[in-house]
Amino acid sequence: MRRTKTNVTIHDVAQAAGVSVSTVSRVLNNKVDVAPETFHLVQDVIGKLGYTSSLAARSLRSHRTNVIGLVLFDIADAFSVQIMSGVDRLLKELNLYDLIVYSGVDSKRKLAEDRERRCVALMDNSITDGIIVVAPSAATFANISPLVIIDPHNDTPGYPGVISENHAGALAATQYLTSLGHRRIGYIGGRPELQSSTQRLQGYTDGLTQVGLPLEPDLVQAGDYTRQTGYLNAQKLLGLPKPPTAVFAANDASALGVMEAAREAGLRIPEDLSVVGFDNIPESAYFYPPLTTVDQSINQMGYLAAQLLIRLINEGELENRNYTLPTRLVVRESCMANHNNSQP
Amino acid sequence: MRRTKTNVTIHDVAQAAGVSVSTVSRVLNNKVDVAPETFHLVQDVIGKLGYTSSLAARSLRSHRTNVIGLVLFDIADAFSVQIMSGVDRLLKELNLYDLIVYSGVDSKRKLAEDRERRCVALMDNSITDGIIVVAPSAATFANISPLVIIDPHNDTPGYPGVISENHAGALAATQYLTSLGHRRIGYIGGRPELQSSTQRLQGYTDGLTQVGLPLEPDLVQAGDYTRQTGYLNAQKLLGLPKPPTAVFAANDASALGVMEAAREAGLRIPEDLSVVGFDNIPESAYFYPPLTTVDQSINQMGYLAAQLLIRLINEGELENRNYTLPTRLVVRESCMANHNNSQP
DNA sequence: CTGTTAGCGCCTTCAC
DNA sequence: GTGAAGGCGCTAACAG
Repeated sequence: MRRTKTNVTIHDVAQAAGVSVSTVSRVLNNKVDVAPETFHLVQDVIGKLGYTSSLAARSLRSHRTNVIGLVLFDIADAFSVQIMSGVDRLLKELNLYDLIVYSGVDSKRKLAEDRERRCVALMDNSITDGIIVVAPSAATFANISPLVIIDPHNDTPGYPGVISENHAGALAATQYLTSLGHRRIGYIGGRPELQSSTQRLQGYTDGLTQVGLPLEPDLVQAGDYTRQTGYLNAQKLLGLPKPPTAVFAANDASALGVMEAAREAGLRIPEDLSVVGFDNIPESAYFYPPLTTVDQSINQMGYLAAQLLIRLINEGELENRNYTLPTRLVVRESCMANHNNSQP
Repeated sequence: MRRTKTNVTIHDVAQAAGVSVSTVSRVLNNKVDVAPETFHLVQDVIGKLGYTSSLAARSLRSHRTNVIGLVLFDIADAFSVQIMSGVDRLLKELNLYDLIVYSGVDSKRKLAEDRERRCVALMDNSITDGIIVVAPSAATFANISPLVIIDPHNDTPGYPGVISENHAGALAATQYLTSLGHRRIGYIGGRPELQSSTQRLQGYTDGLTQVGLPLEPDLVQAGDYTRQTGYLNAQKLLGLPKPPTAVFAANDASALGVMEAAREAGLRIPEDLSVVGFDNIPESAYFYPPLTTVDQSINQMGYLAAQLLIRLINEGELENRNYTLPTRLVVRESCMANHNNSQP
């Protein structure tokens, strides 16, 4: 890159202030043992020259940057956004760390894994004191610095993680639907490699079992937590010879896809089809109709993960277990009692 | 930070492969002039040791990181998300740069400015080859590396920028409302320091003038592009002795706030109040009712800004002007002809 | 084709 | 209280 003006370095500051480089460094780091007048003099010069120390150099030397990294599967996803915002919230409270977000979305599983690993490698032991990875496609990372995972991979045992009461939430949603009299309840899954997805499916299954309903393979569609896939698989569900009267989607984005597919098929929600989501992303309250969903405090997950990470950074040790956050059913207007169906 | 395992460096790789450090470096950077066998040997060792080069060190030395930075006013905002996604899209196409996002949201203007400047300083000339700043509170930055601005500050002449046809869009929206017979049209503004905000207000004013309507100060409320403020100021508008029959909000988030305030006041949309937004964020199609709004291809703004930035990085020069993207009215279901009002 | 040398900007001993 | 010297991990000449 062509670079016309050269950056002002600690050296320039030292020269301009007539002191040594190390003195400037001391001032920068608020060390004691600097004469008050020297301190102010240096600060003045720093201000005048508009000097800011180089993250790269600082990091290289001291291995401490006060920056934490966040790796997301898709930066444009509402879930990710809430996580970010929660992490950001803690960091603002602490007012000590800066946040760098790294995006690695890719439709192809394998590419997403590679990208995630690259992100982690790029930050790890370099510009970042620790990393939070959200809903990773990859099970393991070649990391050295502290790492916390939100919504962990099924096969990731080695890191502290933050996860929701997915089973309880999915169970509650399914119970709600059966209590409304629904007997054919479709399910649209999430990314199968994630614990959240596995647990939600189990909650759905158990909810069915509780009222003596069998698990019908036709009614269970795969998914990947995207609206797109929710839409496509809802079409399959609605095209069944005996379509469901309700659909439980593994997250709100999928649920939105379900609603679209239903509307296109000429079905009214909730009169003709009940829909439940999972996540309670802020938008879900503004869907039409407002979506009944399972709330997991996504923002809080980010907040908690950041807390864990910072403990990990400062104390160097932390139990490698999943920290769990509660979920709760939020009833809005996308479900209705089922009348036009068989009572077995 | 306590660090138990020490990181594997280029040195370790060299030693393990029985070559010199510079040879490893050549392999890393795909230089020519490396014997194929040496090349493979080194690559093997790299793989075996799980080595990845340190961004910090690389950056310090070569001033070239292949990372570009994005500074957002609020990372959790739908507009920001679309920008990110657009930037991300170009970078994926190029498959050469990585993206780092930096968030600096703060409700207080002054703090936001400081934070933005800190973000820029942190990345500038250090871990980043160039920076994109979105809707800055600050007018200027102490930057050295290439910088592009999306939705520039009113007083920012010194950088290339990306902006929409805000005036044309706002004019079209206002004309649409007047063509529906509305004569009392409320307006809720955006962040006043931004060009976008200034231009939209002008479009609104001109739209009124075209049909001989005066600008009524009561009908023009300040704003800041947030739902919250949209909500609050819509309440003021609706509480007027002679409330408006339509509200044009400077962005979709504000428009959502307007809808909430209207609903709370017992007004139906569009029967009792027409609402128009600006942005066409994806969610706006799912609002209830679906929002009529002015589309600016936000995603494309990010894409274009990234293109500009990369040209700037590689060619070192670029005209410091605003690159403009078109806008277009998207009619959905939040507006209706005005009957119950005076025909002057 | 490969090794040696010299820093990038900063922080940290260690002297004074 | 302050300066000098060394090195963090890497790349870019320059020799061979």
